[in-house]
Amino acid sequence: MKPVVKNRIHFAVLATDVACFRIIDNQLCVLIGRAPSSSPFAGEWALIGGMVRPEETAEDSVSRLLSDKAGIKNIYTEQLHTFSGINRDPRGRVVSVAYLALTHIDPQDISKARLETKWYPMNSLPKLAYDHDEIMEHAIKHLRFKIHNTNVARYLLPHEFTLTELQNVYEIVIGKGMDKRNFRKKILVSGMLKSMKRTRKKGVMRPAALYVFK
Amino acid sequence: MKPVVKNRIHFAVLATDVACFRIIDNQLCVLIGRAPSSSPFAGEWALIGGMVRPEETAEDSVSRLLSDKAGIKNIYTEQLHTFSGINRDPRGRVVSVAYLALTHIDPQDISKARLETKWYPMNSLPKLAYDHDEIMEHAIKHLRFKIHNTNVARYLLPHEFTLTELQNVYEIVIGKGMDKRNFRKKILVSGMLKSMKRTRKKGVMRPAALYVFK
DNA sequence: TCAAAAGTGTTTTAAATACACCCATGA
DNA sequence: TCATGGGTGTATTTAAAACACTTTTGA
Repeated sequence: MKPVVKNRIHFAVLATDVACFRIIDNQLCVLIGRAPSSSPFAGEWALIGGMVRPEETAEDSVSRLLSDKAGIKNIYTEQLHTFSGINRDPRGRVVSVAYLALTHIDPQDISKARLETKWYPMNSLPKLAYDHDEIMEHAIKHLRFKIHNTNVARYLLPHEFTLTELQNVYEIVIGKGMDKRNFRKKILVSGMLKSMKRTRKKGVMRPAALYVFK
Repeated sequence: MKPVVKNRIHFAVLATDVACFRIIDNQLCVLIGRAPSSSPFAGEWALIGGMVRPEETAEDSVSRLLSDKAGIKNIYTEQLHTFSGINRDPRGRVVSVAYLALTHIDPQDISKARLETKWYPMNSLPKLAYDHDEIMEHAIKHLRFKIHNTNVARYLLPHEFTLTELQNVYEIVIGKGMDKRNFRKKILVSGMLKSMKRTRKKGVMRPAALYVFK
């Protein structure tokens, strides 16, 4: 990965790093893996990432890396920011396009993982390798911003869900409670949900109405 | 710029392209230049852009390109999006980090340009080379979004300005008129301005109060 | 009848919008 | 005194926030 200059043109390695979020046990968790032994941060925790291949766009590469390294397929991704600091990677010029990814617990999307990976709760995240702490900063800020103005919460939920489950997602992401009545009013008035006209029972409680995103 | 693969590692050329805006004669204009004769779109209009050098970050490269090619220094820039399409550039793998830049008419920031450049009004922009039309889409959308929620308008104005001049900037960027009383109320209540407690006369009209951004 | 979560309305406050006239200046 | 842009206030509408009790279910 030594610097490459041909005909006075400078070539860089293009990489992607992805902050992949998922809610587990009412906690916002991030997927991290051990940096491979060949890398300068061998064995340390880092975001899932890797080099972009000749036949891939950055977006493609994120999908492949999540699938290969963590067994996650069919995931929502969004580009965040590109980090082009000269000495980000001690091995040479590596420019990384950072992505946000969101998923939910759904067995069909998780197959075998090829890397030691772990879902770490945001609030007990260890120090990460490279400049990945900075990428995480961007990612969480971006996610918190977008959940207010868009329907990205859908990617953190299964297809069908109750309003309470939806509210939980919002609360977990922004990190504080919301008023139930105001929340339901705003969501329903916004028109982004469709009622399934069915309910779901859970234990001994009153059944809850099911919704899907339009 | 042919594809480079060394030790099974794929190297790409990193480039930047910048959508640089400026208001001239009450029109939002974009800086474009002729693509150099060595390029696949020789002679066509394109955004200002070029390769990132080994000792530069993407941000650095944008500043250098604007300075060298168009003589613009000390400019506000902001990263927009990275375009990594495989065949963006017929010569090989060129990944471009797109930037937004904003400036205003201020002689000290404009020196000699090295390239045939032109400020084109947004609404009569010619077809651009590469995927630069797409970059422009991103840029104008982003600018319109940000002017509502931030004080980026400051970069399109000189240090001191009147409220009417500020309102003109908003109107020109978003493309429609605003109510004068409501505009002034919102801006003054937001607290982003400081009154200079001076006025400026222009022609035969009542003098206008001068403000600066805090 | 109890526990546990589901569900439901009104009042208050703040922000955005709509709207029209007088003021200061130099010619 | 006129033309030109500078400057100002109130009423209405809309959106956000605060706030507490009743309903449904299975054990």
